[in-house]
Amino acid sequence: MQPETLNFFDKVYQVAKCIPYGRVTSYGAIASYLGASRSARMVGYAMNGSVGKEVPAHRVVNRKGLLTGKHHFDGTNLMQQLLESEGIKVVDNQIQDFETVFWEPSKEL
DNA sequence: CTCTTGACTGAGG
DNA sequence: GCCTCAGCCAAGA
Repeated sequence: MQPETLNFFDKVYQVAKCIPYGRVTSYGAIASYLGASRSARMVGYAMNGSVGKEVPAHRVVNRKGLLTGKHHFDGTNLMQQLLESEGIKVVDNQIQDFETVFWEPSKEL
């Protein structure tokens, strides 16, 4: 990892790209891993440029496991469909068994 | 430099 | 358990 050579956004992309298949994480978890636990909002904001960056933004949700960022995707249920395609159950924008599929970078990365 | 915005989070009612 | 308020921080205008 090249720390200062990468911007905050880039760091977020790096971590997001490392999210394993069938797993999800929260903005706060990523922010905390980057040492910016108070910048969880920035993490989501950074995901705006996730398109074309190999960043599985659909695997990143808020701390409640809620697909808050689904509105930033193409349609309305695209994000949910992607998660379900990975074996993650999603009901009403809410990830089921969130704790089970949760992936903490500081622990597993 | 100042102000606004935002895919968040935690605390309080 | 749900709703509201406030704090936080970085980037863009």
